[in-house]
Amino acid sequence: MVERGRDVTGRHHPDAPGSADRLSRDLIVQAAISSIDRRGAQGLTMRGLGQDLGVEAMALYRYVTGREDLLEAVIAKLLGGVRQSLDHRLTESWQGYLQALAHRIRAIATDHPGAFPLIATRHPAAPWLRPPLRSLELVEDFLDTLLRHGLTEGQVVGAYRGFTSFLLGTLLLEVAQRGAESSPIEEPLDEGHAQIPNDDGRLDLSETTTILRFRDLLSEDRSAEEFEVALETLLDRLELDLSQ
Amino acid sequence: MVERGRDVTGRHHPDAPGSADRLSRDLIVQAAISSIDRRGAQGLTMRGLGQDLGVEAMALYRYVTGREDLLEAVIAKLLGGVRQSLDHRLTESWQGYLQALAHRIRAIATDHPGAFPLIATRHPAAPWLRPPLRSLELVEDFLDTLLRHGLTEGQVVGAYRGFTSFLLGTLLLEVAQRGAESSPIEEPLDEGHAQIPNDDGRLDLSETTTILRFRDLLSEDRSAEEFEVALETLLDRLELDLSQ
DNA sequence: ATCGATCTGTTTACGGCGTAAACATGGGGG
DNA sequence: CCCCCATGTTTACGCCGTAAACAGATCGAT
Repeated sequence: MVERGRDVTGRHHPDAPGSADRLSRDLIVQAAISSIDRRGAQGLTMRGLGQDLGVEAMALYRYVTGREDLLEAVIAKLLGGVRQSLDHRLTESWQGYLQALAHRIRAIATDHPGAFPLIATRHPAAPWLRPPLRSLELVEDFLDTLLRHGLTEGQVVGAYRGFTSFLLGTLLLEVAQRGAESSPIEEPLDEGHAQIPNDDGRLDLSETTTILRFRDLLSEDRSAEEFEVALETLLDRLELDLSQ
Repeated sequence: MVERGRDVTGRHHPDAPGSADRLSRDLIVQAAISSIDRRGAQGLTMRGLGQDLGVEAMALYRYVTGREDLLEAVIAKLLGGVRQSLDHRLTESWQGYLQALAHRIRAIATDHPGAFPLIATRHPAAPWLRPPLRSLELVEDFLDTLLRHGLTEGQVVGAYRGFTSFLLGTLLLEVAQRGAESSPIEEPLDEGHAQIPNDDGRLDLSETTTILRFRDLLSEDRSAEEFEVALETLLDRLELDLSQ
């Protein structure tokens, strides 16, 4: 088996102090994110990840209890910086807070389209952890902030439910659409090595004249503007609920 | 290996005319849905499915080109009856049409919580097929119906985007929540056979006082009512867009 | 009735996966 | 100096999807 160090210059000197020559949980998680960005979540493999890091797969198990744990760590890392980046910003109003939070989550989704379905659809650890806000501290901050701005408990949970539902729907569709237009063929990195799905490799549009008419219109990607509009609508609705 | 026929009475006589003794694509898809309902989509295995049907795994490949094709067929079957069940009903208004469609899709989600994430998150075949409306004829019908009721093209695509986003967000969260409350432990049927994810098998709520306060409130499952309210809100918004 | 073709399901096999367990090894504190 | 522990490797097991060769039943044409 060919040597595959993590970089070409990577000697084996015990010195080279800050060098990333040693494995660590954080390094592994980082590499996992990078792998997911390149090959999707399904394409993340313990063996492959080990290879990326110049190490046998089993070495990873010193830092991670298994693939599940790794995926959970990926989610945690992606969501980790969010709260920090929100502190003391436009959070003078709860509207500003929700705006900033929504944009940060959307940034995660667009930066890591392969990872977002993970955040969105993995089994939540508890009923009160609603994707894509799969982080205790994030949810805690969310509830705290809205309470601090004078919303009642009922209004807070209403906002929480509406906000998560909005994020989940729009962002999942956005990353799906981006994926679809970038790779119109069935993604080649399926599990196993199957071939074209069925008798019709290409969709048959001969009977769907209306879809044909709307084809270009539907294929347009106005995700950014739509996100803003939908977010504004949501905030308006919440304000309305609040005032009555 | 013990014989596992598809039913206790299933002999091997060449007669017994109408008996489901023979494999068929539809029978396989049906069994796949049942398996997904019981063990989730990840738990669906060609070998296991064969066993359910009293047959070797490879027998399935006469009717299905592979696992991917089977999953796509599952989606198609679940979405298949929808359009039929909508014809000539409350579709005198486009609002009634959207209401009926939304409820039918929600019924699919609640009847097959393990299958819905499939419908929701599998790579769409085209940018104009937005989950969970992953069916050509359904989308065609959607566009046609709204056009027939006098909406402009722009209004139709706006409604399409808003409607799909709404369904995706609310229903995905609903099935996730149901799954979470029914099995608070990490689902036991992971791939492989890993053990408890990390150092904390149970979430540590010691620092999240607000979440603790909201715990019961957030765990309440008001999905049905919330769905109705959100759907009504969406329709109101669409009507507003229409009138101006 | 016979015979081939065709249709259906089985057997066998391959490569890849996650991961348990035993093993190697090298650097640091007694 | 030596042992021990942390780190990474080897080996192995049981799963998975599926390609390919095979076997047997069924059935139409003769």
